[in-house]
Amino acid sequence: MSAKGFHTISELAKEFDVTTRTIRFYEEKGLIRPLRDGQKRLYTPADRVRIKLILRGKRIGLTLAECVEVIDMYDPDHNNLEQLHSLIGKVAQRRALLMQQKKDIDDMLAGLDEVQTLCEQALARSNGASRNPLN
Amino acid sequence: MSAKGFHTISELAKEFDVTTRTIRFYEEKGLIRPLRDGQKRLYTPADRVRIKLILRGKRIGLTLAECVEVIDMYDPDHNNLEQLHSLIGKVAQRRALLMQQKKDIDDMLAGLDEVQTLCEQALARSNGASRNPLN
DNA sequence: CAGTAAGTTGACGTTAACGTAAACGTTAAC
DNA sequence: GTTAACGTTTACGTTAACGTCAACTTACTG
Repeated sequence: MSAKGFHTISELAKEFDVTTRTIRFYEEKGLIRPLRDGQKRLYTPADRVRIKLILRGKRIGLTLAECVEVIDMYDPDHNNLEQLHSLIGKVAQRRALLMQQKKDIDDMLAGLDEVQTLCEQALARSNGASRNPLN
Repeated sequence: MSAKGFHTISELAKEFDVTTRTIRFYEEKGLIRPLRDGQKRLYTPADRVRIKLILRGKRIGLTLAECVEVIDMYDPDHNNLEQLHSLIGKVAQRRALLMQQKKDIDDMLAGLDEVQTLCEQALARSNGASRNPLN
């Protein structure tokens, strides 16, 4: 980490295993707003966290727009009471989506268990056939 | 369901809330192979299940290619022992990915909990302020 | 038999999320 | 002083997953 707690773009790219192009692209889309030292971008720890959250969202299939939605929920910007109920509603919706995704994942994991069992049985049979002295 | 256990394309489109274009697209890409009655497509229950699996995969952010990968694991086509170990390996990899996704989801759910709590506290304060006789 | 509802095959359009390449500045090392 | 290593902007290319016509056939229905 460069002095004074800032990160360079390539540091973050390496840490998160993305290209610098990707990080600049997120900025183009307004997902992050790094400081500047002349031309060069300086990333604060907060920027770093935002990138982390973006990538986490992407891993479960969120679009960048959806990532922003979620990240914005953390943001103390929606603090006008008018939109506070709205935010609670969005949280509830997002929670429902996530629960559905968890169920989908659990279903797939169960499927994988079956597949693995079948594989192992098939292997056991073929091993047994070749090693079994009765053959 | 049309007689003899077949489904029409629009039945399935309605059931899964996708367009018929989507279903034909999946066929174009080789994800399903419905029978034909002349021109018209007839979908077996097995086709239906495949579509269901595709959409489940998509909900957790899999690409169509990845959906196929997963579905193919169920398929008793990889039964040659040569590829059986390979399949077991793939199952393990996919399992790892799914576990990571579950963790990501749990993290986000925890985040949502925080956000919701903050919202509710903010609401409670503002409600309290307007109802509190001490004001 | 005209209308309409559901099906078909092209074929081109669109959006998201970057990749890739060109052309250039700046700093540190040898 | 020049050669890397790292950074910058601008801009066009690409892939996936459909959307959106258009132009047509088939099947019932009043």
